[in-house]
Amino acid sequence: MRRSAGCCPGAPPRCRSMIRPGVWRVRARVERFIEPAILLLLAEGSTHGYELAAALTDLIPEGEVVDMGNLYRLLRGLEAEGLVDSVWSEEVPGPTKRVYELTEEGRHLLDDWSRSLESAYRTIGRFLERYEHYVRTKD
Amino acid sequence: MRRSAGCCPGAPPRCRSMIRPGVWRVRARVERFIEPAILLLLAEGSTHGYELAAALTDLIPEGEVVDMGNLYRLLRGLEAEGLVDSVWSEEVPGPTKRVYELTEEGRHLLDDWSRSLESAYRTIGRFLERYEHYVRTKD
DNA sequence: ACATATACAATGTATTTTACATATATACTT
DNA sequence: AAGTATATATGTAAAATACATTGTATATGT
Repeated sequence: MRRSAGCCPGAPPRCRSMIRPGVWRVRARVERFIEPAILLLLAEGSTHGYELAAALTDLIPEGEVVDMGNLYRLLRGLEAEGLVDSVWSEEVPGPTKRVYELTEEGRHLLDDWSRSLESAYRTIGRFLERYEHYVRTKD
Repeated sequence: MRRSAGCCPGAPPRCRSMIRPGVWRVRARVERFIEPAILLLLAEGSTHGYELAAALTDLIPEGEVVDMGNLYRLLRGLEAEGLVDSVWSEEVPGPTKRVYELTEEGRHLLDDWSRSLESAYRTIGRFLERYEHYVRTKD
């Protein structure tokens, strides 16, 4: 029997936690943001999952870390959709890497993600402006 | 037995769908964005769920609609957390309304959401700048 | 030679969020 | 009397995420 508001009533959602009374740690995050981030990095140059994770730290929010498990799963998913291609590379030393490359399809998706992110950017901007206006004009 | 990439391999995620080959409808959305939107509107003035839904159209992305079911559920959740208070109002004609009011706790959460949204705003901005740089400098 | 650390890839699963469907009751209009 | 708008609410499947765990190859220190 599941509760509408979570496992226990009054439990905070996963995007925030109370660090002390009246002060919250909130994480406003764009759903699936790592996908356009991957597409952009692969557009800049082919690479493999592990290296991608390192490069992603420049694009994801400060302090966040890349979940390797989900990253690999996502990459295989993108490949199943034909948005990226991969080959095993044994040329370089170390464990064999699966090197990913963006397809034409993937390149188009990157463009569409960017347009959508522009829209989200404006939506957040609208909120922030209205919030600041509220703060200025209250009392 | 569940597939890693979803119910059927190669199926697109819920945030995008292909409208024709090479062209996607992508929805970049902030997780739980409706929560800070509700808090801001209630900070501007107490109101009830149905009216809130109308006011929310100014804050949520263009073309999106408010899911009433989830809105009411979310409001009850916020109340269980002590972020909003509610009273039944039968003063006006029509079905009785549950009028919500922001608490001090809720006001603090609004401030923390805003700070987090500023951070998300910058994260998206970084992505867009880097994307535009890539577009300018490719080939 | 051996232990340990790191690079690299992948799977398993519970929880949370969201989309969508459905239920209920009142008031107003025609 | 029927239809529409107002108003609140629950049920549920699918998707996204966090977190845990597994497996293997290579490099490094002793």
